[in-house]
Amino acid sequence: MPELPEVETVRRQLERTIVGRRIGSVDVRFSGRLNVGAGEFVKRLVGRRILSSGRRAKLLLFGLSGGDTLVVHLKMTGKLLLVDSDQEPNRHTHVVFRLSGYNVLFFDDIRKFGYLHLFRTDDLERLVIGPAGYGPEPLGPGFRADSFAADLKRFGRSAIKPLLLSQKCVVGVGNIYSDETLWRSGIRPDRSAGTLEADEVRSLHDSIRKILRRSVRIGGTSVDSYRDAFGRRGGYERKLEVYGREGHPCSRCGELIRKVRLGGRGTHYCPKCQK
DNA sequence: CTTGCGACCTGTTGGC
DNA sequence: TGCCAACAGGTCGCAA
Repeated sequence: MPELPEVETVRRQLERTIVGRRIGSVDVRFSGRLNVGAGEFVKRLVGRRILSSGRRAKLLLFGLSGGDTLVVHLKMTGKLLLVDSDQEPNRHTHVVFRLSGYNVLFFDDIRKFGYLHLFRTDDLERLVIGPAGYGPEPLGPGFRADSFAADLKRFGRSAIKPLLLSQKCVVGVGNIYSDETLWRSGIRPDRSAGTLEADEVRSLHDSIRKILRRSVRIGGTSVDSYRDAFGRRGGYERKLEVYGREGHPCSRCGELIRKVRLGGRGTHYCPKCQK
């Protein structure tokens, strides 16, 4: 569920609330999404201090004293929730972290796609980031219109929307923001990436940066179950132009927004002003 | 190497 | 009202 703006919102909230804290205890209630046994997981975390919070693509990276990094992927329904120490876990709370200073961090995940992985910080690049084959960060200096154009050409036989979702040409864009960025740039989601004109590539590059930056600023999008680290909804759901708006008039041309299935994903677009 | 599709889970919704 | 298929914000592994 969470795409870059939602993951980045959670990261920023935890940056100012849990970084610097010590992990007092860890309660694993469901161990099926850990990469080590529950016993080892607890042993490597208890007593450690949280030194940093980072993000690469949709991965959250918490650097710990002792040389480990906790890698978190929220996938569709995962949540990291900072709650009061008297809050009861629910049936979807898989891990409870008690921190110094009376706060508790819950890892909840209804669908159990999300995971908590522990790696030696020295191994992150070699074992986690590198093998993923990630493209550049959309809000970083490595995302440039000319290299984006070259990357789109390289995978040019794929339709543009599934290619955006693949994280190969740029990371952090998921099902909501792919539909929103393609609408803003007037590009049909099923266009072969290789057929995009130079000005369309520049426009898409610009839309990705502007929409993601704006969404981060207002706390991401809550279409359904997404909540930030304080359990609050995002503000971008009010800005959506096509996602979840099938049957409503396009704000640019008045044509009714259509929903189709593309690459197995629900896809929303304006049949008139997206070419 | 690229592309496409089913699998992984649980919960909700809409149609009959 | 009840049942059941389809769908949900993401990858991942495997086949062609």
